[in-house]
Amino acid sequence: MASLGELERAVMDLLWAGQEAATANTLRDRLARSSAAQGGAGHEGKELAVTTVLTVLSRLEKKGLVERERGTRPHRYQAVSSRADHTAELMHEVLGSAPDREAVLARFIGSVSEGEAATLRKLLGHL
Amino acid sequence: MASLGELERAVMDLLWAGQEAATANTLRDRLARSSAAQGGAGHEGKELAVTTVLTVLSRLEKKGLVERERGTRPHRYQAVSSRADHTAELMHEVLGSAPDREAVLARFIGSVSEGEAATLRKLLGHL
DNA sequence: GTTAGAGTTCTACGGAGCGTAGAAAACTGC
DNA sequence: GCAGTTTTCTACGCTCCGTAGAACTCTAAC
Repeated sequence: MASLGELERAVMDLLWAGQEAATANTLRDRLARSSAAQGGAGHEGKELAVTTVLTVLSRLEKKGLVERERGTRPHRYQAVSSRADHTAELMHEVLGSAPDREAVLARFIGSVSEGEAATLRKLLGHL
Repeated sequence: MASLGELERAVMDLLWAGQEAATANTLRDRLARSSAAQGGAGHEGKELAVTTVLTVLSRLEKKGLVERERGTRPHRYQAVSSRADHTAELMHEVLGSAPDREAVLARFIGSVSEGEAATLRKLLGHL
């Protein structure tokens, strides 16, 4: 249960970007604006129905990616974990399904930029 | 275009395990045996139709994961890249979609086993 | 306390991906 | 040419995702 659809990802991006919990309405507006900002041909600034956003949020909640405060009346939604955490976890998931973890890591390291290699060295030094 | 279904993954696993190119029939037999080996309740040793295996192989070919020799009459199929390569590429894909790559790497490294951390250090030393 | 409006849940449809395989076509060896 | 093998075509059911109307549930104001 890892992969997200396009809209699901867009919503998560907004939740990850904003530090505060947001309501469905807020998110709908931001979605319209950010898709307009993307501009480009064929992808106009869509105004989604609020129910659409709510459906997506519910699905994300079921997937464990989003938490909602049920107390306040316009429910407020926020990401369960940061994007970095989530992405790192995803990477572990991908890696985890391999019996040859070391070989995978070798290939992975082999195609990392020099700057990131430096970062990794620093991080590994700390252990 | 990254994720695989259950059967697709099973087929890829066989192709990655065997070093030789294999025919659809061979794969069907191996699938039956390996799913039997998995044993367990509710998951008996299924005998798939060959056409099923062929369909899956075609889809994998379209996804660029599998190559087939069309010359020989029972076509022979093999994985385009090793499992390690493929998995590493997947990891890069996951990582690539993040604007905060360094933060992700930090989290990732943070939850790697000590043995693997050592491997990584060694690999990074080489650069 | 009833009601109007905002918010939420239920239900649903269409498209895509995947497991599954029969029917039909193409090929090979005899 | 023909029979058996192999491949392609077509298709169905299922699940996931985008999308949203219909129906229900609150809350605030009267």
